[in-house]
Parts: sequence; structure tokens; C-alpha cells
Amino acid sequence: MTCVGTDSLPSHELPFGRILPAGFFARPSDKVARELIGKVLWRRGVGGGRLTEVEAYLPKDDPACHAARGMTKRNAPMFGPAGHIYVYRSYGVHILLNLVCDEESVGSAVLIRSFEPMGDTDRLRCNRGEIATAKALSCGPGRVGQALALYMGLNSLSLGETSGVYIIDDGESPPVRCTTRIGISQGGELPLRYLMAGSGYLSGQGRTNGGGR
DNA sequence: TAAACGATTAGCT
DNA sequence: GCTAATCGTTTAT
Repeated sequence: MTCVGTDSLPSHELPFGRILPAGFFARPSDKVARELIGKVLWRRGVGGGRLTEVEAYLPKDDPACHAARGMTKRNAPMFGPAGHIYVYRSYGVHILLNLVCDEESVGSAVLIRSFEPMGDTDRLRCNRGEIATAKALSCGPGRVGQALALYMGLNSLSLGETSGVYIIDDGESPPVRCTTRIGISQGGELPLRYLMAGSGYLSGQGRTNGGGR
């Protein structure tokens, strides 16, 4: 874990822009997901970039949503306050990052799937290990987690100073496309995957559901 | 208490 | 294109 980065870097080294308040997330996750495209995801002392791909998970009529069957020990953070973090381990290997949305106890969240790196990417590259292409750095939910050195201890923490994870609005508002979600076995037909139109930093190319270019 | 499985990725063939 | 890796949560005995 020598590559994680140093949390001693002051927050003023965040990218310039407005840190989104918790109220931004206190709405249904499909609306939040659409507006998150183009915002900047940043982990203090590590790095980040512009969000190019996210997926919304709604508690109602969405079998793929972890909250669909009520609260369990694992998904409890999803039922917490909006603007908090829900992380979990997928396939025993990857840490996936979700942002809790909507009112408390609703159980709605947005999964972060890809971002376009900004600024200094040294720490992201170090965290990801010996990988070649820029795209493999941060495209795919598991890669996002590894690049940002996420860990289970971030679970249920608030965005901002508490967790060192920020969502920043720097004024960019790129065109957004909506497609079906990928990588799930149920509920994949729902149009809840949001992409930055034309971005080269997307996951799932050549896989299911038509990609996103 | 045991077994199955997943909002995935990397490394082969 | 196919499969191993890898482990916490869920579901089944």
C-alpha cells in the first residue's frame, strides 16, 4: 500500500470548482446520475478526474439494486443520508464506489463506473500497477476503486472532508447519453446507465448493451 | 455451519 | 473467447 497517496495533501489542492452539497444527492438517483456526468470525482491526496460513466440504482422495481430486498448488514449505508459513500466488494476482488441518493431510508444510489483522469495521474498509475493504456487506468468500476485506492473503511462516510472524497462542479456540462446498464444479471434492460457522449473513457466497449460511443 | 454467487478484471488460448 | 482469482454476504442445510 505504498502507492495509495498521502492524505496530508491539503484540500486546497482540489481542482477548482464548487464542491457539491449533500442536497445535490437528496433526489432520485436517476436524476442525480444524469447530472453527475462531467462533474469531477476527486480523492484528496490521490487524484481523480471527470466522470464519464455512472449507473443509477433505484430501490423500487429494480432487482439489480442491492436495496431492492430491504436493508441488510451489507447495504445499510444505502439507507443512510444522501451524499454518503457506499462501497462493497464485488467478486471478492474489486471495491465498487456508490454515492447514496434520495431521502434517508429510501435505498437509492449511483455506481461510479468510469472517469477521465485529470491533473497528475502518477498516484493513479501507481495504485493500478503495471498497466499500459490511459483507458485501463480508470474505466470500469473495479478499476476506479483500485486507482483511487478505495477501501471498505470508507463505507457510510460522508463525501467531503470526512472521507476525503469530493464531487466538484467546475462548470463543464458535456452532452449526456442514456443506455441500458451492463454487467448485471437482472434488471439490465432498464435505461439507467449514463455516459458522457463521445468520450473515449468508457467501460464495457465491445461487451453488452451497445456500448456508448 | 456450509455452500453459492456476484453492479469484475486480467491473463491466457 | 474463456476462465481463474478471490472473499464478504446471502441463502440453504
